[in-house]
Amino acid sequence: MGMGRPRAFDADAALDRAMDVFWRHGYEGTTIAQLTEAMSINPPSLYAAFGSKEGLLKAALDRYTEKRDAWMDKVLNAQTAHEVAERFLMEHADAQTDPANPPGCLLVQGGLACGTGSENVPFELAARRTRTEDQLRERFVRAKAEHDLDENVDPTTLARYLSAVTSGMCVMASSGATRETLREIAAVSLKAFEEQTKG
Amino acid sequence: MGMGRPRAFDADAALDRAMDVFWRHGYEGTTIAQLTEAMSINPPSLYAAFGSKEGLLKAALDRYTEKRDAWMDKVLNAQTAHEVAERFLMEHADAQTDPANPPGCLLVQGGLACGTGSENVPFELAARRTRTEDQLRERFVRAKAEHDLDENVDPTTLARYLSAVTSGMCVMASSGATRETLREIAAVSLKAFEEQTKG
DNA sequence: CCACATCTGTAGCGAACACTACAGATATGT
DNA sequence: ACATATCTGTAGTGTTCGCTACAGATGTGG
Repeated sequence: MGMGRPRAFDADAALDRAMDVFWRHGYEGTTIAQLTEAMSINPPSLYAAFGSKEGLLKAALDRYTEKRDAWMDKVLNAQTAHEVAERFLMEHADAQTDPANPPGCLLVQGGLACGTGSENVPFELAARRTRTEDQLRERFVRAKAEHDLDENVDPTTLARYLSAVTSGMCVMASSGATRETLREIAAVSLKAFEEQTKG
Repeated sequence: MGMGRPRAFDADAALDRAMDVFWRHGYEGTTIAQLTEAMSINPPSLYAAFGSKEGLLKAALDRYTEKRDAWMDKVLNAQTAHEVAERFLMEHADAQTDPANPPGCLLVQGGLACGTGSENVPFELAARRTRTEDQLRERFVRAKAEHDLDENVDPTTLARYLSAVTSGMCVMASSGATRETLREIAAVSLKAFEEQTKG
C-alpha cells in the first residue's frame, strides 16, 4: 500500500501568507478566496490541510505564537524587570509598525467581536494574549524573588498594565499611528512602570 | 398633496438597539437579520431610514458620539488636568464594564480590520477615536495656558497616552477583564500621567 | 509495474448574505 | 372625501460565502 501523493506546497510558508491576510482583514473580513490566492493553493488543499477556515486560523495562530515566543525569550532574558518592560514596550512599538507586516498585532486585529458561529475566535485570540501576560507575570515574580523588584510590587498588576498598553498601541497602529508615536507612548508607559516599582 | 404615512418606530430607540448589536458582534459579524430583529422593524424600513448597513452604522456612531460628548463634557470640566486624566481613566474603566452595554467600546469593538468593501468602517471608527483624543489635547493646551500644566509638557503626548491606555482597556474588557482589573490599570496609568506632568 | 493512498484542480453545492420589488396600509393637504 | 406621499410587511432578488464531490495526477510500498 502506497503513501499517497505528497503535498505540493510548504505548509509553513502558506501559513505565513494566511497570517498576513487574517491580520490585515480580520477573521470575518477574510474570505477563503483571498486565503487560497495568497497561499497559492486551491480550496481542497486548504481544507485537507487545515480542516476549516477556523482551523486555518488556529494553525496560523500557533505559528504566530511560535515566533512570538522566540521574540519574548529575548525580552524576558533581560537582566532587570525594568529592562524587560523597556524592551517589551519598545519592541512592540517597532513590531506593530514594521512595514513587513500589517499594522498592529494579529491577536488584536484578528477580531475582538465576532458574529454568531465565530464566537470561538475572539476567545482564541484572547487566550494567546493572556499567554504573553502570563509570561510577563512569571518574569516579574522571578524578579521579586531575586530582589530586583520590591516586596510590595504586584507582578499581576504590572503584567496587566504592560499588556493593556501594548494592546492600546495595536488600536492606534491600526489607524495609522507612526513608529515614533508608539515609541512616545511606550516611553510614557515606562515611566509609569518605574513609578509603580518604586512605590 | 399629502405627507405620507408616518414612521411607526422611534429612530433613536432603534439606533440604540443597533448600536448594541454592532458593539457586541462588530460591524462584519452583524447581520441585517440581527439588526432588524433587535430594532423590531423590517428590512425596508431600515433601508428607507438609513440607506445601507454602513449608513446605519454611521447613524449609530453619530448617536454614540452625541452621548460620548455629553460624557466627555463632565470629564473635561474637571478643575485640573490631573483630575481630567483621573476621571477619564476611571470613567472608562466603569463604562467599559457597565453590564448595561457590551464590554469595551463601540469605537474599538466595532472593527479594527475589515474586509474588502468595508475599508471605510475602521476609518470611520478611528475618526471618532481621534475626536476624543483631540478633545483631551485641547483641554491640556488650556491647562498649560492656565499654568495648571508645566511649560515643557506636551499635550499631544499626554492625550495620545491616555487614548492608548483606554483603547487597551477595551481589548482587555472584550476578553472578560473585570471592573476592578481595569481600575487597577487606570490607577497605574494615572501615576504615569503624574510623573509625565512633573518632568 | 502495479495497487493504493493522498494530493491537486475544476466546477459547483446549499446556505446565508445585503438588499429590494411590490402591494397594501396610513397618514397629510385640499 | 379624495389624491398623494410615505411607510410597512411579505417575499423574494442576485451575489458571495464557506465548503466539497469528483476525476485526474503523482507519489509510495510490494
